[in-house]
Amino acid sequence: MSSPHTPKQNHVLAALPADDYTRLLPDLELIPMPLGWVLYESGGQMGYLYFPTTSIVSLLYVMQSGASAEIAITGNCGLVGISLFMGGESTPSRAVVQSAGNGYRLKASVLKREFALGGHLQHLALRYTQALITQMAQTAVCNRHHALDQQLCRWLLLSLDRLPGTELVMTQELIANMLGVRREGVTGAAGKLHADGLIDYRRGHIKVLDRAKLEKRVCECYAVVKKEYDRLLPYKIPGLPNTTA
Amino acid sequence: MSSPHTPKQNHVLAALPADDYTRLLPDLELIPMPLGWVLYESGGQMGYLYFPTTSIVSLLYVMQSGASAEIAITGNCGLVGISLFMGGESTPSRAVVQSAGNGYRLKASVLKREFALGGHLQHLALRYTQALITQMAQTAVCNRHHALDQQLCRWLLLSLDRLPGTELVMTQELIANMLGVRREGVTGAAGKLHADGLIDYRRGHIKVLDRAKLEKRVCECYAVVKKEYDRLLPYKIPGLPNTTA
DNA sequence: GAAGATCTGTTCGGTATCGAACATAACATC
DNA sequence: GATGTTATGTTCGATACCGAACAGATCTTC
Repeated sequence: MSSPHTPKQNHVLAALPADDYTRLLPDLELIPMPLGWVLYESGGQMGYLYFPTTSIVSLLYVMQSGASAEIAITGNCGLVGISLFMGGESTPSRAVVQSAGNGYRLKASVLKREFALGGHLQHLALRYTQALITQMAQTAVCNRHHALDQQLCRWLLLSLDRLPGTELVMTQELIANMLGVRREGVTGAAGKLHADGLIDYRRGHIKVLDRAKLEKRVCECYAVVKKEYDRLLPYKIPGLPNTTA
Repeated sequence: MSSPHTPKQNHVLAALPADDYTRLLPDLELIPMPLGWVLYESGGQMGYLYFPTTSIVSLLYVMQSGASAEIAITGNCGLVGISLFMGGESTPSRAVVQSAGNGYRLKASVLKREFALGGHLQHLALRYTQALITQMAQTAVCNRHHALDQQLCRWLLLSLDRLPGTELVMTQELIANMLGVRREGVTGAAGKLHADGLIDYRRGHIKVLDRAKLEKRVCECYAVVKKEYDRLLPYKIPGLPNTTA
C-alpha cells in the first residue's frame, strides 16, 4: 500500500495544473495537525500557509473579555493564512485545529514567490478567499437573526462537510465557544435535535443520524455558503490533468 | 478654481504611484452616488469597480424573511466590488449608498487588465480586501456579544470616519436595518446616548456632540477595525513607488 | 396654515439567551 | 472496581431584545 497522504487531498492543491503542482511539490511539507493546535495567534507573524487535508481548522476571534466566536471554518477545500498573500502578514484572529488530522504547509517565502507569478495558485487562492468572505458575512448575519438550534445545525453541517464519516469529536463546551454562546445553550439545542431524531451523542461525540432532517431544519445561511463554495471552487477545475503521480 | 472633484479623494487611488495613476486616469469616470442607489444586487453581475470619494456605501445582506444586516461599510478609504478581482464576479450581498456623495468608477474589463499586471493597484486592492475581511469578522463577533447601544456607537464612529463633519443624515429606521435590529431598539439606544450627552438628533439627522465619550463607550470592535485599516492602508504610502519592504 | 406623510417615542407582554450554582453521569487512570 | 476528572443536565431569576400597536412630533406639500 502506498502512503495514504497526498497533497491532492486538499482541493486547492488538487485543482492546480500539473506544472504548477510539480513546482510546488518539493516545498509542500506534510504535518500532523493535532486537536487544539494554534496555527497562528491574533496579530502574530505567520511563517506558513496551511492546506488542511484531513483536519478542520477554525478561525476564531477571542475578545478582551475572554468571550469568543468562530468567524469561519476551513477544511480540505481551503487554506489557512490568507493574510500572507493578501498583504497584511497577520490578522486579528486565531486559527485553531478543531478536528485533528493532517495537512500540508508551504513556507511564506515560497508562497509569495508563487503568488507573485500571477498563475493558478493566485487565482485559486483569491477565489477561495472570496468564499471565505461569504462564510464570514453569513456568520455575521446568522449571529444576528437566527435561533441557537438553527445555528447549531449550520455548524454541524459545515463541519460535517469537511470530514469523512458522520461523527464529530467535540464537546458541547467547545461548540459553545465556537458559536459564541453558553455551554448550557448548546446542551439545550442539542437536546432538541436529539429529541427530534436528528443527532445522537455521548460525552465528547456527536453523531449525525439524519442529515436530510438537519438540512431541512438549518437556516438559509448554510445553503448560501455551500452554494458559494461550490460556485467558486468546483472540485474539478476544467482542463486539469488529474493524474495522481 | 479647479474642479472640486479628483480621484485622489479616494485613498486607494491617492496611494497609487504617478505612473499607475496616470494610466488609470482616463478610465476613471466621475459619478454622483445618490442615497439609496444600489451599486449591485445579491448575485448580480457587476460592471464596474467603484471608488467612493464623498459617499458612503453599505454592504448589506438581505435574508429571505426580509430581515437585513450590514456586513461592512465603505467610504473614501476603500472600494466597492471586490469580487471583480477576487474572481467570483458576484457576491451574495447588496451594496447600497448609505450617504449621498460622489465617486469614481472603473470598467470591469479595465480593472481586470490592471489587476493582472500585478502592480500597485493589485497590491492595494488586496490589502483593502483584508481590512474589509477584518471589518466583517468583527461585525460577526459584535453581533454576537455586544449590547445594542455599543453597536450603535460603533456604527456611528465607523460612519463618521468616512464623512466630513459630525452629522449623519439617516433615519433610525435605516440604522435599524443596518444593525439588523428593530427601529424601537435604535430609538431606545439613541435616547440613552442623547441623555448622556454624546449625540443630538432630530428627524433624520444625527449629530455627534462628544466624540471622545463615544469612543469611550464603544466596544473594542471599533478600535480593532480602525487599527487594522490604519495598519493595512496608511493614507500616505511611504515614498510612492515602494510600498512594502 | 392645513393636510398628509413619515419619523420618533412609548407601551405591553412574550421569548431567547444569560449568569450562576449545583446535580448527575460518563470516562480515564490506576 | 475505586477515584478523580471532565462532560452533561437542570434549575433559578435577570435581562435584552422582539413583535405589535398606537400616540405624538416634525417635516413636506399644497
